[in-house]
Amino acid sequence: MPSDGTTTAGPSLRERRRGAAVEEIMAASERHLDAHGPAGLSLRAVARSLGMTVQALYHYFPRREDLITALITKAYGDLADAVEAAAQAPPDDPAVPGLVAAAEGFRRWAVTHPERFQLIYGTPLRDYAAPPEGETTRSVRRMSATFRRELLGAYTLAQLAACESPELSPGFRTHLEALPPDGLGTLPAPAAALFLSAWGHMYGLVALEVFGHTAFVGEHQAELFRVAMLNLVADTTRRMPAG
Amino acid sequence: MPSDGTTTAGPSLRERRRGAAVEEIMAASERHLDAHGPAGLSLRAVARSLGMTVQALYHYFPRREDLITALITKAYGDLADAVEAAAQAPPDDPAVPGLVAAAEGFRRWAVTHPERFQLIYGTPLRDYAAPPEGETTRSVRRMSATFRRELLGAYTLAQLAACESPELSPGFRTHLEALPPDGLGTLPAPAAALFLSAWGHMYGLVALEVFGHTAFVGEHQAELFRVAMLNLVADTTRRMPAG
DNA sequence: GTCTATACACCGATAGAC
DNA sequence: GTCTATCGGTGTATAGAC
Repeated sequence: MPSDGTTTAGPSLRERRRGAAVEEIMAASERHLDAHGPAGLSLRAVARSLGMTVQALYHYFPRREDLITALITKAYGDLADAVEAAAQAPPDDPAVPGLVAAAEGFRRWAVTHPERFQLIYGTPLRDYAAPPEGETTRSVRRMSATFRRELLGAYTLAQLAACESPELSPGFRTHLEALPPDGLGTLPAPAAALFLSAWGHMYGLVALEVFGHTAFVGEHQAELFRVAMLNLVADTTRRMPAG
Repeated sequence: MPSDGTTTAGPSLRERRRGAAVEEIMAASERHLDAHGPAGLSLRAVARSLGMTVQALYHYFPRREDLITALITKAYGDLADAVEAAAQAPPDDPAVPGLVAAAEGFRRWAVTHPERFQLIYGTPLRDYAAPPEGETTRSVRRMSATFRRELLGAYTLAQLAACESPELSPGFRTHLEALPPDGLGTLPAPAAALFLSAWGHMYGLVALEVFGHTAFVGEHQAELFRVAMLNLVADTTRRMPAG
């Protein structure tokens, strides 16, 4: 223990300098990511844009994978923030359901940061394995919880359990209900399946747009997305029994 | 015109040898693609696995992009074939709608050939621009036509035009109805929007699975997909007025 | 602890000899 | 048509200066 209180009061000077350097590297990396895509993320180029050599950068991120991990973690966090903010913001049109607002927050972040979206929701990086149970997982659950609240929060567990849906196999039911309780575990199985289907629906439309597969829709992508999400909410509502 | 009839009767010996070499290179490239992913597709490694040097390979595919184009074109064709075959095959369960069969053909091809699926439906390759109006476009339209037939083929144009859906803006309506007639152009605007939404729904579930974002579903991915597609068909049916 | 310097193996691509 | 040689790029590793 040092005699002065710096270590208990906060990070030391060296730690602060290091943190500042890490932030600077992250910012430059995101700039490089936005410009050249996930595959083109080059340590050398990032270092060059910061006026340092590769090895200086290697001191903060020993492997390329570590820098990617940091970028992925930040992207997941930013995306969850965007979705939460969109869900909580007062809607410009009160007729727009909360889920549509949250989904549009998701889409807006994706089309605004297409490269970062591709980094986390595009082709998985080949040699990269996400650290288990990290901050990333927490961000995913945070976003998932927002969507779940907006889509299913108005229904009772009894309603959710009785929602109209094809019969699930016993194995599938028990598997779904054995999922971690901070995730989908507390949902009745049919509602969990409905939720996963809705998640795939929303993700699919955004991914198609960001990946350029619906370019022929032109400037009406936002309207197509809103219509689809409105229908999704309506279809989900219709599948719930009266409370 | 040469005096012998070889050019009219078929490809010359040299052309056939060249074609055989191209096919051999393609096969080796697909093996390499399956093993190392789209990003890891290396001309040198392909050449090495064929016992030749890179430059010999460069003679058949002057740029890496040309080889990728060939692989993408083949993947789109194979996928369209798989979807068509699944839609035409006699269903094992007659209660399964044709759209579900076609969608399951799509999913089966994707999970069987995840790397090829990523090649065409994952993060777009950075420096790659698809040749406009090529065989790829034709394969996409072939697959799209199959899905459209299975999802909407049973309804009249009047039904499709009157399907239950939020009002579309006039600009969006005219844009949708001005699309090429061999694609979505002949569909009434609300039905086209519904179809695009359904396409995004199906694609999203498959992409999430192939990209590893629904790994927690475990061995029940196929069941989740089928339930979602059955619900999709039911919801679509419900949006159509009685004929 | 932080930086510079150098090296290795791989990649796509090009030029030119046979 | 296939080869050798070469260029500039990459991620990664080690040695050593301050």
